[in-house]
Amino acid sequence: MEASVTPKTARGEATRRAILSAAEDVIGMRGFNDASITDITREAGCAQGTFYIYFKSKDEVFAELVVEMGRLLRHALSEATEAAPDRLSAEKEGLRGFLTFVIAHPNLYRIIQEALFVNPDAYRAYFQTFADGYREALAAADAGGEIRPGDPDVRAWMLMGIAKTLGERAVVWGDETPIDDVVEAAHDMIVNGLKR
Amino acid sequence: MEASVTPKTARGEATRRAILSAAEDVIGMRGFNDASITDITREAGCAQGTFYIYFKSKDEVFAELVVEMGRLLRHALSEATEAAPDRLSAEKEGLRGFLTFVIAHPNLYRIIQEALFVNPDAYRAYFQTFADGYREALAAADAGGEIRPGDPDVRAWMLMGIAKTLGERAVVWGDETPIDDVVEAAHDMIVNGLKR
Amino acid sequence: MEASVTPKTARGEATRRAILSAAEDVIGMRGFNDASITDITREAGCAQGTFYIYFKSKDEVFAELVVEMGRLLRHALSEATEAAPDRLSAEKEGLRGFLTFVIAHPNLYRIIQEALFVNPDAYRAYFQTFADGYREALAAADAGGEIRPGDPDVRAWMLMGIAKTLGERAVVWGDETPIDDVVEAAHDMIVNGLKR
Amino acid sequence: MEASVTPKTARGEATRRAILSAAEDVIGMRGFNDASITDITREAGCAQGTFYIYFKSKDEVFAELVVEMGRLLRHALSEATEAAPDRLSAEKEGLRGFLTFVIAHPNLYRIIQEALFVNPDAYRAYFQTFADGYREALAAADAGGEIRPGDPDVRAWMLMGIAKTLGERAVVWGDETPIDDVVEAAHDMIVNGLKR
DNA sequence: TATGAATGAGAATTCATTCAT
DNA sequence: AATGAATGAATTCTCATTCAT
Repeated sequence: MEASVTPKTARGEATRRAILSAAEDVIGMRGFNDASITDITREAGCAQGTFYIYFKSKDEVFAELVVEMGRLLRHALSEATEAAPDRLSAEKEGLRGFLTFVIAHPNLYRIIQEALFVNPDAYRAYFQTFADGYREALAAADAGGEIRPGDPDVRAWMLMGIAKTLGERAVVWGDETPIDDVVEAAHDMIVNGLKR
Repeated sequence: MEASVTPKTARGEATRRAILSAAEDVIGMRGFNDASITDITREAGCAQGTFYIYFKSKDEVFAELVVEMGRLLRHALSEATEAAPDRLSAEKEGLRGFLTFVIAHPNLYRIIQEALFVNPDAYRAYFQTFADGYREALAAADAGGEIRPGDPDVRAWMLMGIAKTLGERAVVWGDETPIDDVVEAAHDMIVNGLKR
Repeated sequence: MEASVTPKTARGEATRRAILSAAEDVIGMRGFNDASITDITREAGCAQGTFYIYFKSKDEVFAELVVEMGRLLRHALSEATEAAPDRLSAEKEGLRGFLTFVIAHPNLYRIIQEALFVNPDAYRAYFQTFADGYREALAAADAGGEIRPGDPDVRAWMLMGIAKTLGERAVVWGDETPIDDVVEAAHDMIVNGLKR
Repeated sequence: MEASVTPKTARGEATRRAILSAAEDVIGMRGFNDASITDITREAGCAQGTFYIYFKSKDEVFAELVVEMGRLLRHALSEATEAAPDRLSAEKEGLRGFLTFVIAHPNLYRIIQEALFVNPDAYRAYFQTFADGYREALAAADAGGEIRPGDPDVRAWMLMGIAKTLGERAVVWGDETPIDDVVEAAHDMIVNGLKR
């Protein structure tokens, strides 16, 4: 009734990690509903019951996956943009970092998208965090005279939409245009759209 | 396995339509997996078995819904843009038309998004059609010197991403900024991003 | 609630016959359970509801089929054996007649066999009739000194078993040995087994 | 679609056996179509879902039943005939063994017969095995001058037909003539039919 | 006489979750 | 910590049968 334990040994730690990683693979590929606990534990190399030692439910792993992906992505993005001298180049490097990350973790896109149906709250939390950060950055750039004045919230969503869709183009459509070319082409429109 | 009949009477026609419409509502609200056939037929006011007279399976209604939504949206968009004198204003009116449509059919966004998991082929067909149309329009505008030169395919996906995400902001996030304000703000970035 | 009508017009008569014949084909091929009323009426070229004008239920057609096949087979057998001068040649011609009939009506074998599961009473009635006739004929031949003395009931079942199985060998196994060769080979054993 | 596991513990082993045995009883009595999984698991004393741990489908248990019955029967027959000095007495003891077995396992007859409709391949495999063995034995006896020359395949089917039908007479018709009397009466005809 | 739409009980199957070992 | 057997509710789909037209 109240499982979900924090591992106390290295072995337990490893098992938990194996299950989480298997869940990412299996749910990412088959989708939440078609991914059974059996599929996940088979992939993780343990018995069905073991799953419930570390996770309360199927929904719980999913939620944890969403949170973890958010963490990983935020990390990737801040690394990608930390050296950027201004907002517009941060925009460029952020897009490059995002596409690189998404292509390296193709299951990300699917899991995040599916969260809208499986766990709307997690979905909202995930995007809200990005939207907020984006909006603040744009508002600051606006205030600092770096970019044309304009509604920072609408712009934040537009830029997220651009990134998301270009990521999907690569991951779902299998488009193989080199990342740098896509970034170049996209940034041309973005920079002109935003610069003073 | 072999049902799915074309209604031969007005009564049958009406029943089929009632089921399709109920499916749109119920699947749109609860999501594909949580929408049971019982839910759908209860909403449609008929018995469970009746569903299978007109649809081979739950997947089949879903696919039909995706196709129908594509049809409706294409119609709405061509109406919205037909009077536009040039590409950039077509862009503006298209965005306005899209947001108007999506807000009027909030289930659209969910059903289309969920198609990625439920019926990837239908999802691909749906977006491919829009992407192709978009790309051609942008390529023509480029060739005609209406806009800055640039990769029409990347731009097509960017513009679709912008529209999709702004639609989601309204439908999923319940943002109530008036459409015209959103369009104005978004179009500022788009027009500057694309104009010569 | 109480359908099953005797046709009053030539048209009705024809429809009823079409359904019965379609039922023979469809049930014979797919088996009783996999043969749906829809299959039968589609084959008969009428609407589902029409079935219930002439037959009370699916079981009823089946029963009628069994009875009719018994009638046809009895007719075929008595024609085949009427010219036989004695029991042993009646045995031979009866076997030939049986195999000929079964090969011409391959659905017979299946329907009769399936009757054991679908309608055991009809199955019993069918075989009882043949068993009784056979037993009487053998008892008479025994009494008349035509054959070796012996239990006529056991012999009746043995001879029915021989015929049934050779019929199955042709119909189910698709064995194509000419009927006359089979009859010759079988009769050698039968005649020696029974003659004084 | 992907279950069907080999038990890994004694408990699992016992459960699997209980289900298989319940399936034999229930299917044998009610027939394949009228025997529901619920009936089977109720009889086996476990939950519905447990069935699918050990068997992929209702068809799968049925097939396994057919195979197992073949194994049991072959075993019973070879035990019954192993001491027989020649073909004709093997014939006699084989028939006695068969009737004894069938009366002890009355569900055998029904399940095997129903296989023609439920799983024709299993049915064919079952009879083919017996027919082949029979034919070889008769051919050898013929070659060794033990019996009258004659087509061994036709004879094999005749003898199978005799046994099958006499078995049916006991099991389906409830005939209670003592086995030995039936064997005596039948063997009289068989031995005269086959001896030189 | 014929149609075909509608019904709803019933069946097989799946799967997240629990629990004894 | 791990196992894997067991559960049973839930779901999709089928089909004989009824009924209004």
